[in-house]
Amino acid sequence: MAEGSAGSGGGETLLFLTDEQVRKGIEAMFFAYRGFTADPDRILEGMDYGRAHHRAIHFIHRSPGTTVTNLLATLGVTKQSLNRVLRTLIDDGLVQSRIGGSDKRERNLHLTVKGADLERALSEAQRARMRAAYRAAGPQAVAGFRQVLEAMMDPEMRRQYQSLKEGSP
Amino acid sequence: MAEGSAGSGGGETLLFLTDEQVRKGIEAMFFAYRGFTADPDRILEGMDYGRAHHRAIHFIHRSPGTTVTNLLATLGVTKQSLNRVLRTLIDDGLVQSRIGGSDKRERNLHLTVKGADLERALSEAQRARMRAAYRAAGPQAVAGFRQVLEAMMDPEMRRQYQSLKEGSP
DNA sequence: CTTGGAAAGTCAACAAGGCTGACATAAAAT
DNA sequence: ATTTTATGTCAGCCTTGTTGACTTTCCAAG
Repeated sequence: MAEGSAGSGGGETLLFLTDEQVRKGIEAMFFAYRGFTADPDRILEGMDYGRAHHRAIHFIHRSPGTTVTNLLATLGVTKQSLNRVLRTLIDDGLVQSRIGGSDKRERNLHLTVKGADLERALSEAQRARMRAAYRAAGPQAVAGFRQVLEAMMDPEMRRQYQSLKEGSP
Repeated sequence: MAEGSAGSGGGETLLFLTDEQVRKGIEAMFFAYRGFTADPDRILEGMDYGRAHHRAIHFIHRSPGTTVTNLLATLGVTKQSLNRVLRTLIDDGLVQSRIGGSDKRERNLHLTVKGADLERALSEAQRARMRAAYRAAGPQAVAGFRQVLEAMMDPEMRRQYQSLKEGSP
């Protein structure tokens, strides 16, 4: 059924589509994602925050002034779930929620100085590992890495990702 | 502080280590991981199982006869957490726990036929997406993808990963 | 201007899946 | 004989996700 299941009839160029190769990619994703989150998790533990707070902070930093609805779409969680996280960040003075300029129902989200400080700490830790991996693998590998990840996303996520791509000025 | 923070003094070959580039890699990981888990999650929902069950099933399939301690190290969770998952899988007849041959304290874990059926369904869904991404990106990109992910792992996870690499015969 | 719908917030309840700590048993190792 | 290892289990806690119901505020279309 699955094509590329062996050296059946495809030609050598399809050997990378073998079930075995694909399985290894799956395991690589699993183990790598653990490393990916490990450093920020370490920083967060002990504070009252968790991975969910990190994600909110990341995307507010990335798209300052974004709305709640926007953030909901990006994070892919429910309003209630996000609200719990956002509530504590606002109450603790890491995030500021300003009434929208054109549409007053909206709330524009920004990091405060304190919030930006935490963002920097988290981001620096995560980027250090990422940069080390990039350096070890080299520019061509990095290009491939990004290509495969992008192809792996759901179409809607891919749009979200690409709209951040050449990002916020 | 961070090197490669701009076109400061590195030379063009280091442009891929820019903070901006690294941030995009971080976001790619985030969005791609969602896609990565989406299909198995869909299959699992409605059954009494979740992502944790999937992971246990995956690695038992991958290393038939593995012990509990072994699986604990691979999954990186506590004994109590794994036990809850394993308990239901054994009770539901998806996993068989056999007393160890040489060391009778150990339990060797195997999938039953029923367990293997579920493994196949989950794996096929996940591999389909992965294979599509591989095909879209091409063999060279896939090689880069694997290189970067491997470099991103914690050393211990990398050993685990590599010991599965050219896998169980 | 009224009314429908969108954006945001909140309460309550629940589930999955992590965690710690404390114990218990069987078997291996010393 | 004693200690250590592998496994299992009870109890309780936390984070972060979910549904469902309901409110307030405000924009926009009729």
